[in-house]
Amino acid sequence: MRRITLDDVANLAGVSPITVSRVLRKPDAVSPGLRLRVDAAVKELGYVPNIAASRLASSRTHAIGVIVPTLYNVIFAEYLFALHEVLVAAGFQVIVVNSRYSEIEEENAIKALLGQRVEAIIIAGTHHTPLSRQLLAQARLPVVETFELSPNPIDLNIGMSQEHAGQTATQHLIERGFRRIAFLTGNLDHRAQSRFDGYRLAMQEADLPNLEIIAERPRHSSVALGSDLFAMTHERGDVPEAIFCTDDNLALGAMQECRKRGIRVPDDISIIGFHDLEFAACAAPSLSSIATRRFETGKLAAERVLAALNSSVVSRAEQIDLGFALIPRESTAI
Amino acid sequence: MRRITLDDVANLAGVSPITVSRVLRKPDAVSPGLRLRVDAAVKELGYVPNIAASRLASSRTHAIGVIVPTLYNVIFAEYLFALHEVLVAAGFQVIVVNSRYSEIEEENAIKALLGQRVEAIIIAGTHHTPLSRQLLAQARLPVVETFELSPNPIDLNIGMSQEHAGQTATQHLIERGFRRIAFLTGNLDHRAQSRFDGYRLAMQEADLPNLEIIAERPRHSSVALGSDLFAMTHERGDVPEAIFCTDDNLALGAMQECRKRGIRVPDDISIIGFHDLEFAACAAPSLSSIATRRFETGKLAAERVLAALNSSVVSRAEQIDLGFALIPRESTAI
DNA sequence: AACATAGTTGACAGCGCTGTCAAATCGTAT
DNA sequence: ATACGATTTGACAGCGCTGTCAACTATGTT
Repeated sequence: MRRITLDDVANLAGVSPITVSRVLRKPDAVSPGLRLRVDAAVKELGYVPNIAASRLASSRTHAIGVIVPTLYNVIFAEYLFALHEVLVAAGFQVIVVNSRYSEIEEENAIKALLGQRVEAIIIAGTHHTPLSRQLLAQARLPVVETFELSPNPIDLNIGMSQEHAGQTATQHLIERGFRRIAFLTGNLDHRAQSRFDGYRLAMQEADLPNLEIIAERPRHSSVALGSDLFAMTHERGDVPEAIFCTDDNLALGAMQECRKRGIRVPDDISIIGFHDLEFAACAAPSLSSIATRRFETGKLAAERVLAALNSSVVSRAEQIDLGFALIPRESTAI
Repeated sequence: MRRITLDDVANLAGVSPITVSRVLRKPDAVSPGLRLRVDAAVKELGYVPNIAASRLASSRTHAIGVIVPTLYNVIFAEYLFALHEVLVAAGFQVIVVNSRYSEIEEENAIKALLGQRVEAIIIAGTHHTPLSRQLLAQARLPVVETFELSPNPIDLNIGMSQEHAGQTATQHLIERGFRRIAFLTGNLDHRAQSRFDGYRLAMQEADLPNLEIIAERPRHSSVALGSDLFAMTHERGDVPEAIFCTDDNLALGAMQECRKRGIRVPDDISIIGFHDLEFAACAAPSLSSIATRRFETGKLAAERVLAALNSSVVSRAEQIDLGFALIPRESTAI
């Protein structure tokens, strides 16, 4: 049982294959009479065009590659949501690949996407293997690096200074008068590392000692992990005066563990998170955080890609800082 | 500037194109000498094979289509994560399309995936347009419907009874002795509707009146929406004795709004959620919920698809009930 | 030395569609 | 009735790869 092809439809409708192709792609170029006959034949046979053949023949794929480090994180879900909304509406297919926080897997992902002849690549992060950079640069297609600011962008770069954000969160705690301030994280991917750098910079400037609460083996951020890490710290007996969590989930977990252990937030300990996830505002106490712009990042990246694909002008190496915002709430109130 | 093709590599390496193809796909079938020459040429030219051409020529796409109603929900993020883990490891590409809770968009998504000649389709939900069903049934490829149990599965069906789960949650509240029990949701997609049906069934059996807290216009579940809906209810002055929220996010929002308004959980009001998201266990008070198996659903669906693709035997219409579990916690303790 | 066998390599055609340009058709003005 | 341009339709080749099978080479056997 063969698959139905354009020729089958053409035979049934009594027209040439190219006419069928046109009815499907630019119906206005075909007379109403033929169009109706072709449409009927398409429906009767249940014909679905073979996209691989179309891509091969036309050399346009209408596909955009997106690389994220993980799918297991709301941050990237929001970002992907925004990307999809814009790109799918514009008639593009979004091909999502995850690199699982590995630069080697990222390199493979890039190769796979180039093999698909995607028309643009949107990639979270700015740290890549040399070969990855080379492939992206040579590919002669729009590339957008997101979430961070790169010292040397490949093409377009839309993000924010993770380091500055980390520094700002820490300074907020320092200004509140705390001295024993801990940095809490489950892993140190590049963005967490940059926030950590910001933390250390702020602490150094204030002449304060670093306090680190870092999971022994890398684990992805979660409420449960926040609970665990705080519990461990408490049991070791060295509870700090304030904690900067690299993620709101961790912060929520830490707060809940505090309540369990009779430690009051913010009276006994202050906690600030990161990303301003939607529960932060309505947690009790409400959670201070650094608001980041995941949705806007995705939306803007998608829009810029569309603009680049629609204009023949090759615009290079622009950098857009979407910034962040400190949102002080009850969890760090004095 | 032309793209590099197989022929270019073949010329540089001084072999035939087919040999290059073999080096890339089954290196063992080529002598080491040639293999090295070809590898060198590939590297020198930065050759990346054109997947569209490969798919067209071989009629294997190594692509699996996945349809979810939304990307903006952890539930589906977890499910997609599991699908990816299994399928990518097996050498397949996962093509994700979202239907935005619309059966028409789902139909288009199916057409798009069939056009890509995916080798299987994994689709969340069991309600489809007649044409969707027809396309899926005629496509002669493995189809998995997930998350719900279908009265007439197209092919494989992996899910749980949403209605029974809704009934169980409601009965849990009834057994606690409550009479004024509300059902709270932001929208009524098919799964929420089924839970609602289960709620009404339980209430009817206990001869209790329905109480509905449903957003005026459909909104996706979120902590903020839970707060809003509860606040509205409280301001109208008809706060129930217990609430079954169709989602843990809504439940968390409702709980937090209670705290703000000085209503104690579970003393003044009991709340149960759905899905047992990871914060449920460590919320304060901890949140009762119905645990669902998103990860297992994705994993099993992927494994079954792989099994079906590897065996020539056409196994039809199996149904797997992954069940659910009532997790009573503090938020509904007496 | 002649032959069979396994292991390598290559020639060829074709997967299903679309870009290009030529041919046919139509309506309109002369 | 004729000529003209505009519109509609079709023929052809080719996109880049792989399945198939034939041809060749190296190895071992009698």
